[in-house]
Amino acid sequence: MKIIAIRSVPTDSNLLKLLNKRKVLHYIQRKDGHSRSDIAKALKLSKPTVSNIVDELLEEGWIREKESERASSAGGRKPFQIFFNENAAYIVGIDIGGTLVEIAIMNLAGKLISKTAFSTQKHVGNNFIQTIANYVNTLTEQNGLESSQLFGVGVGVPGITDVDSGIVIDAPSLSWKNVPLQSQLESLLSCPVYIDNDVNVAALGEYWKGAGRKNNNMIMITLGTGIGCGIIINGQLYRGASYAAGEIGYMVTDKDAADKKYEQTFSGYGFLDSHVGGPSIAKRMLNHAEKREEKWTAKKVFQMAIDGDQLALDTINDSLSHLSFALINVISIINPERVVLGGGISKSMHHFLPHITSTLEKHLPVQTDITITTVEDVSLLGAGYLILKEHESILKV
Amino acid sequence: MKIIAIRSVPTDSNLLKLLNKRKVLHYIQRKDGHSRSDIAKALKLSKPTVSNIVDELLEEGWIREKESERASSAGGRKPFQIFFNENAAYIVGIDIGGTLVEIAIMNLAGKLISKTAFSTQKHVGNNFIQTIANYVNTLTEQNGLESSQLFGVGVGVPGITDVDSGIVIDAPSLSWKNVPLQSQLESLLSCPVYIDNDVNVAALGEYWKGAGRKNNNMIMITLGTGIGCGIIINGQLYRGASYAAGEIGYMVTDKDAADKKYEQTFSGYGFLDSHVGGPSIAKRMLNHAEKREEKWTAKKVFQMAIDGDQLALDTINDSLSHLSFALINVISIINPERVVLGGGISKSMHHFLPHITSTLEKHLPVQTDITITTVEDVSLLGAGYLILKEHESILKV
DNA sequence: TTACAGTTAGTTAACCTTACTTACCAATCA
DNA sequence: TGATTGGTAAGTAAGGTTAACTAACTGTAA
Repeated sequence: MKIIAIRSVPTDSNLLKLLNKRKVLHYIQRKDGHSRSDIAKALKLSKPTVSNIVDELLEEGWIREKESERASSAGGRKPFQIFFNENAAYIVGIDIGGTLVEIAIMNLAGKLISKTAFSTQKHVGNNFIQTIANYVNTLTEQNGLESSQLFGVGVGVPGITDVDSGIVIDAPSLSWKNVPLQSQLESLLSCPVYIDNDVNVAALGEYWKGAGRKNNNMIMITLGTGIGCGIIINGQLYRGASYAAGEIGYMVTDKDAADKKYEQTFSGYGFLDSHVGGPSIAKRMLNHAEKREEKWTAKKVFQMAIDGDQLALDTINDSLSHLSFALINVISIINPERVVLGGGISKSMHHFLPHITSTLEKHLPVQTDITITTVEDVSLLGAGYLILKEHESILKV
Repeated sequence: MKIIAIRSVPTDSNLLKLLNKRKVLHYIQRKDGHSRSDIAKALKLSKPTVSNIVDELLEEGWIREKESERASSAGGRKPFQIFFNENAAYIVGIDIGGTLVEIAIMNLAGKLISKTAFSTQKHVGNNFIQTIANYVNTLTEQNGLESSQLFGVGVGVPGITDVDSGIVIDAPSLSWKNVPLQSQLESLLSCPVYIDNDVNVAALGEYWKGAGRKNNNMIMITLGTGIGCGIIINGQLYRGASYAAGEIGYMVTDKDAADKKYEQTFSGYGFLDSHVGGPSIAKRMLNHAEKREEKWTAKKVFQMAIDGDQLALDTINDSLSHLSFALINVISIINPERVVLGGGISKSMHHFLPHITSTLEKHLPVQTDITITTVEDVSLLGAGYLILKEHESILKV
């Protein structure tokens, strides 16, 4: 009779190993092509320990090794160079937007492999989550990947999400209330799923691949229908006590206006939303009698302002003035190294950025870099990065 | 000949031990009077491991044990109850204020043992740091303590401090620029010294002993000459990229006023400072011709407003309106569980608090507790807590 | 060309620390 | 006396360390 050993509960004794293993793997990700010896020296681990861990990582496929061409000029054995295997697994990033659901597959280094999309409004309320899962599966197959090669799926959702339970608390544009998106997708896709607010996901993307790459304290402000703000503090997303951190749409930059005129009851829409949001810009143009007939968009107003139309310019300036003071307020509280502006309106903003920064300089003594996002697919990348940030694995960052 | 064993470099193998030891000690701090067995069960450690750690902690004096009176009603051996030794060491908290330097000795549980103070202006610029050290030494002796019993010294400084290097970058009220306070005090007192901004220290005090006790995401706003804000995120002080987080004196709550009238160049004084700071309240009363002759203080204006003076009431209301919108802005960004108001003016504020919270409710959908500090010596306690938070020791929280 | 010293990379062997499991003793209740 | 609970002792496993070793290469001098 064969006695099968019951593996003892993996308690803390494994912790040290995992920590060291993670440390080694992260070092390899950062410094490609170094030897076991280099790693031991840099991480202050003994050579046998590193060798042992490296062997395991090789076995598991996370890394590759290659004999070096040349030894050191001082003599000695040729080292084996060790490289991170960026294609050891693949990540799916999903960005649920108001108009499009975008889905992408990327490798572990965040290199986009393939992308697809479908119309949100056409499918919402009609097996929506199942549709997402189908698109993910199709995309996986089309790229010749097994579902076992998927490391995880990250989703950005336009609404308030309880990240810990994986439930979308409220997403008006999808008519979702308390939808257990994470668990539903997990059972359909049989791989780990993590979800977060779209703004947070965009901030992560910018932190991973964008201007905020090296800024452990950075902020991403998204300008669109409303205004939102993703906060990265000490290299981690900060979500607040009730997942409402960065809801700067509720900010007030004009006491008198807020005291007297503003009597809005909430529907996820605050004072600042109604002063710098895209629709508010369009609406204010409409209110001027002489332009009443036209169908305005924020983009059009921006373009007219750049072209010299005084009314458009006044409108934009007023709106950007509110934005500038909002930035002052955010920066004075958070003191980030960098603020990245993103979202639909941001592309129209380059022309006005100097004006904004000069207002900041007038009111703030601290130096902060303000830039406009340049990253393509920042939300998709950020959604993917969610997996590396949140999923408990050797790759966790 | 006695051979003294050179202890091998404490590498990672000790890490796990330290972690477990810390875990056990924290458990004992939280749950006084439990047995070794209880601890093992609660922390999911084996009984021998806990016994081993407890023995070491007893040896080192951090804990005490006492044989229990009675065993469990189900029978069994009487347990040894284990208690945290709150007097295993003592902490010194120092609050350098504009008028007074306060110094206190407290035990490890934050119970104040003794307190002293001296005039800031009388000693500043004249062996100031040496004077502080002298007062600390005198206080220690007067309480029959050896300097070896001092676990550490925490200092709250009214200015911008580089917490990591221990240098006070700029403290206008002390005329300090780039003063290496930490290293100087350390060499005078020969025990670990940690320094931080006065507002951060107050926030820590409130987090340790005040209303924010159980709020891992809380904010303390201090109202005085200026307005400041200490931020605790995930149970840790957040200081920002350049130690300027929470400098909400620079916030702008009135776009038009800031655009048109406000042309202040900085001297550590921003828009909000000049609208809710104590001196600004006094100054605005002065500007009204009919009251020009009086010598105003913010406290006096508050009292007159409560007593029904219309002019005072208008002044206070305007100022508190700015404060309310500042609170809205802070909360919308940080989404804390609780905001604690402190500082000189806060005591006069109870009467107006309902008005503030009603403004918040009007503009914010999230629920946040707003309270006024009730803790005596909150800054001294916070300064002491700095040691437990920052100093690398078994007690580190 | 060959021998060999010097250097570096990586492995093997012996040992230390720490925590776990199992087994046991101690003390108490009913 | 049996059941139950608190605590200790002995043995084992896991993971890390040092020291010594093998492997492989560079450069120089006979």
